[in-house]
Amino acid sequence: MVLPRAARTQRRTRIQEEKEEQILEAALEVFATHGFRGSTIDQIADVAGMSKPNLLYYFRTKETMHRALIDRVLDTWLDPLREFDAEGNPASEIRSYIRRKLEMARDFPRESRLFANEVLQGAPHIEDELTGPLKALVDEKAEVIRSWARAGKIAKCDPYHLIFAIWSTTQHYADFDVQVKAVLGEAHSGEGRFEDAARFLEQLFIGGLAVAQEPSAT
Amino acid sequence: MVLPRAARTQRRTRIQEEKEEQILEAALEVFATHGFRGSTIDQIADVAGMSKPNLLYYFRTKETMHRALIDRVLDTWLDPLREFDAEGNPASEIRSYIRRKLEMARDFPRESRLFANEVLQGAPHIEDELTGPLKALVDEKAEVIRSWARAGKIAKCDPYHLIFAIWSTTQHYADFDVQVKAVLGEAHSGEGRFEDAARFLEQLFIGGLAVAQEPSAT
DNA sequence: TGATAATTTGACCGGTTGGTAAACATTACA
DNA sequence: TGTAATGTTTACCAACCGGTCAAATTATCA
Repeated sequence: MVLPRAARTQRRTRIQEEKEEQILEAALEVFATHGFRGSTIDQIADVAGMSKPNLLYYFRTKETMHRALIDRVLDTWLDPLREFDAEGNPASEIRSYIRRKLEMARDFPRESRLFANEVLQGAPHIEDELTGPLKALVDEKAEVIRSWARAGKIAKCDPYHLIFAIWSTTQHYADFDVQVKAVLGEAHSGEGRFEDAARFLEQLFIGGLAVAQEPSAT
Repeated sequence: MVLPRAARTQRRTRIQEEKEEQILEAALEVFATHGFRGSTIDQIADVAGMSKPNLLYYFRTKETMHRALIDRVLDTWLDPLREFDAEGNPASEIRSYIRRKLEMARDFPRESRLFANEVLQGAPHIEDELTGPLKALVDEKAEVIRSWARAGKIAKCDPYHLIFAIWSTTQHYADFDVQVKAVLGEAHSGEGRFEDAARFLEQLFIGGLAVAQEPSAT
């Protein structure tokens, strides 16, 4: 009997496990560099090292494949923000959030570009994720930041724009990698790049959020 | 005689002027939202309000059209950085650079997305512009920033990463507009959004670059 | 081992894509 | 006004795209 391909009615096969993994890996590679519309199934199949009909046996449509990829990657992608701890020391929480985001930009640039492509092109496939889980998480953390500001632990500032600033500056190194490389040239573009970026961003955010020196003595 | 279409051997006609304008406007709209590969000539022709063969009479290929668009837009896009003045007051130069970039993100989001799409997908069509004119301009301005730091007018910092940070934070509001809107919700997403962003970024960069308080008195 | 289910493949299909050819329409200008 | 150059359209093409189908192959396990 020809069951609906890769049907979840039965337990998943070892082969299913492996092939779906291969496909999603290839899909990440391709979708991240060409966006959804710019990517072709043939291309993904090629990278995955299998024939197009074979790939379509596991994911019936391009959309299905894209969705599966998004679902798998989104959680990981939000982890750094989730770790943001209300109980911690504000300065060091912000510092390590920047670190984590920068590490993700360095170690998982494809994931970053996957989302960047999506959002840039109007987020036609992930709108629900943005207004749902993402917004909820950001709202929660924004409240934490606001409370720190109220307690005088960091400067008063708009928490949402702070989060946007951390996102944009860190993800820049993944999304705009070729530009960064082109501008820095061979000189600064080696290993030290991320270290330099980390140092600068730390200086920027910690300095920018330091509570203004009050005239009163310490 | 059927000259090579829109040949530049003769002076350009009024009609050529108008139609090419129409086409580039439409091309900007389409390329900015779907990237090069994701855009179709039919779509652009449709937005431009003309038939596909008619469009192809003015630009023989999709590549030609894209290149013409890039050439036209790049100069404008770099203007804010060009205005960056070595003779001015550092803090207010940085402040107004941020302003200008933010205004461009607000007023010309399509131009921003056009480049974002290109760079994100590996800059296959604009590599020369990045390593050429862009790098040259950035190198020049980086030197200015470095000299300010040496003179003790702003904190010592990596000028390249500073420029990247200004680019990314400001362009974020154009490129990731849907995400910003999704997260901010209806509440903060009206007119005031850019004002809030400007205020925050000013605070961040001016604070972050303030020369550290030396133990010596003022 | 054999039967049954799971997987893979090649051939194919209708629609879209970038682009062309040639006829037709319009403009500019002597 | 006539005619040559410019501009526009219809019909078309080959390649590509997302996806199907049925046949062939391979894995599973009683």
